[in-house]
Amino acid sequence: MHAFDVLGDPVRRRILELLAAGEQSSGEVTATIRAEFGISQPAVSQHLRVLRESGFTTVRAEGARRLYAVDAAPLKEVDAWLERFRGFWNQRLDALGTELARGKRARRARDQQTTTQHDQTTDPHHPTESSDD
Amino acid sequence: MHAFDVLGDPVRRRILELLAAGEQSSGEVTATIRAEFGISQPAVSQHLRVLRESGFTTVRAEGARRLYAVDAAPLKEVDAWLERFRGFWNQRLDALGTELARGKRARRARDQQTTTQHDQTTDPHHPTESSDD
DNA sequence: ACCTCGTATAAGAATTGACTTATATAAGTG
DNA sequence: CACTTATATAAGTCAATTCTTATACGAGGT
Repeated sequence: MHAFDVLGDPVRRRILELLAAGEQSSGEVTATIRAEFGISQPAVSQHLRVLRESGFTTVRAEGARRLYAVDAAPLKEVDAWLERFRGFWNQRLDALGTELARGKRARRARDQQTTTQHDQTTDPHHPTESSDD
Repeated sequence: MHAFDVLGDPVRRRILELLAAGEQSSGEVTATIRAEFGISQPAVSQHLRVLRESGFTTVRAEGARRLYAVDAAPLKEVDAWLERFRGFWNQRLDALGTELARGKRARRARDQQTTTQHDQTTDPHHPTESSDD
């Protein structure tokens, strides 16, 4: 299972959030998740399994308890993928001046000739940057 | 659909990678994705719809063409979620945890060969997503 | 040994998601 | 207008995911 698939589930994201605060036993995690999501113990256990098998957590035994902790490796991978997009929001807010003043005029001119389109049920027409005056 | 669910699909991740290089028409994206994943035009169009409706892209019309571009907002959101885990790899681990966690990881890596380091997001091949259990 | 607690697994039902083919609609071209 | 190109939507199928209940199993206590 790919890292992003693992993070696609809200229960698993929440479990990771809980573990981010520090190591916790399966039982402790289960209690919180049950309260918050209303799902069964096996359901939580299955999510813990996914997290464990995909490398998001480490586990150690303490008697009958299983203590889970975050293993950052896959998260790091996710972060690395995001890396290439980081410029998109650092630029928007910061280096906006340069990029904007230069290339946007021409672009906006093209934008404006946008005519009425296909029947777009979900309004895909969302101006990228409308306020550059 | 939550941002992480959107990114859970390898085709959508690939589309975003393509758009990261700059605005592209639906047709251009479709050609590349069809070549790399072997799926139909409607399939790609449906992925574009998901990206559009969940805010990952903007679209503008140029004649009959639809030009897609990355909208970083949801990616930023994802990045913000990751924020709380950043300490796990930027800083030193807990004095207590380091040795232990390292040992566990090594053991687990031997026992089950997990291919967590692979970035299959850019893998230009068929969507055989789950090679892991 | 027996019982209970903590946790995991098994098996199956319900849901969701991603594809397919067929078709619709707007725009461009003769 | 008729035809083609670019893209989107509809409807249905199939597979993967996520639950559920029932059960297994190791660890500790009595």
